[in-house]
Amino acid sequence: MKQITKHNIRNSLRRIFLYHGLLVRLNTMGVTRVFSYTLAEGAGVTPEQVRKDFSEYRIRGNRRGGYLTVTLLSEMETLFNRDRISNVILVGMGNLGQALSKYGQFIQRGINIVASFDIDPYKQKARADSNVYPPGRLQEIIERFRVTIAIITVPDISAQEVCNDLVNMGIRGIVNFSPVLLKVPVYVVVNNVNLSDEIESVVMSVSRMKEE
Amino acid sequence: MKQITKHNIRNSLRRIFLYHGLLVRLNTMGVTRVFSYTLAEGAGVTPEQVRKDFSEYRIRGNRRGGYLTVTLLSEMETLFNRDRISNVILVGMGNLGQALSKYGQFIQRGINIVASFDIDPYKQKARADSNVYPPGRLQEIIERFRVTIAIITVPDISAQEVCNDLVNMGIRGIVNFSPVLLKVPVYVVVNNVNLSDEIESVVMSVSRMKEE
DNA sequence: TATGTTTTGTGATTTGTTTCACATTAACAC
DNA sequence: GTGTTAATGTGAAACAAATCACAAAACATA
Repeated sequence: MKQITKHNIRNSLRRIFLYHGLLVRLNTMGVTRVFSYTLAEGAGVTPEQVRKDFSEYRIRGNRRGGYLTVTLLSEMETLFNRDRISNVILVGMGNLGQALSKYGQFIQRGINIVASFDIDPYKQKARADSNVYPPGRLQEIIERFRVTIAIITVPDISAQEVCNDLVNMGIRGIVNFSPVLLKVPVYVVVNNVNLSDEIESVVMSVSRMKEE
Repeated sequence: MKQITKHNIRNSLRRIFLYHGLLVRLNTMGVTRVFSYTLAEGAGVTPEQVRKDFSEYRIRGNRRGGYLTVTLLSEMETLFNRDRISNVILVGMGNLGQALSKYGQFIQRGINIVASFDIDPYKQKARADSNVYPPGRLQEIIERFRVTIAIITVPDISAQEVCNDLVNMGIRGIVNFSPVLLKVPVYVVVNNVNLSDEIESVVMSVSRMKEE
């Protein structure tokens, strides 16, 4: 098989999401100004790390005065392209797919699932109100909504095939919940999320701890 | 607030889960022997990385002969404590909780959700067959099944509180799907999984790529 | 306007992780 | 047996990430 490099997601960016989450909460609590150590404390990192992360993305504060909550939020949100919300599609309406399509957190975070797809005609009919389409309409909807991001929640056997199709139809970012590591061209970003692994790694760490 | 250090999960261990997944598939395909580059190719890493990871966990192969699939699988599975399956509990039966409780991949991987909990009495009744209990019965069930691992899928506001309770009741490993970073004592392992972040980071990487 | 204090911003250093390079070993051919 | 080849296993080197340490800036106060 031809080696296709996966485009990975920067570490510091991951943490900036974390800071953003904290910041949203602080903001609703009426906090107007934060310091690197405020965020560090909440995120479980050092204040230097917070500042380095900001520095890397050209986010700057006020020496002595810290950061204004609203400014910081809007700078992050610009960074996240959150001024306009992100339209994504979801492929595979099994248990996980259905749960994600109803997951309230997403829209609060500017992630809008414009349509879901499944080969099962029953799932298409059963939820006619909830935008579940057959895969045949993928191309049309991707173009209509100018979607570039897809969430894959299909079974492992079909995941790579679905992925290839999506890439051919113009998808440039994929969040993959199926338990296979997808191969994509370099110009496509993939984030492989394996839920079993997430749980197993905790199981393992705990049993190792007991041994020691 | 007192700083409580989070016990993190080793990087190499994460990759070993990946290799394991590949290996299971190769094994069912009838492959009896693998090499470091076989796994490396499938996991998107270098062969040296694979060998280093194995080396770290005292998994050794046969020079020139590579690794026997079944031996490697059983070595990994011993490592994962997979000889006996892991009993876990799930707290919070919202959309995501329900999906996870029905997620077929888990049992295949030796993860057994012995009971689910929710404060909503409707959810307890509605699925009387499916082991949904009120939180009042947590202590009892944790002790009865000797559970040490919990999956948290409650709303963000109650997450830290639920977490504290669980730790007091003897839980030593937590997989947290609520969008807060849980603080736990050093002897507890936490894996914070934020689904919005997983998607957002892809959204962001894609929009950065377009700019360049 | 000068002085002290607080907090940022970032080069320098340390720590951690991945890759390189090659000695070591096992399998096989002859 | 003996030589050749194909793999592992691992110190050393290169690279990446996190922390340290301190200069620069902003503010308060006199």
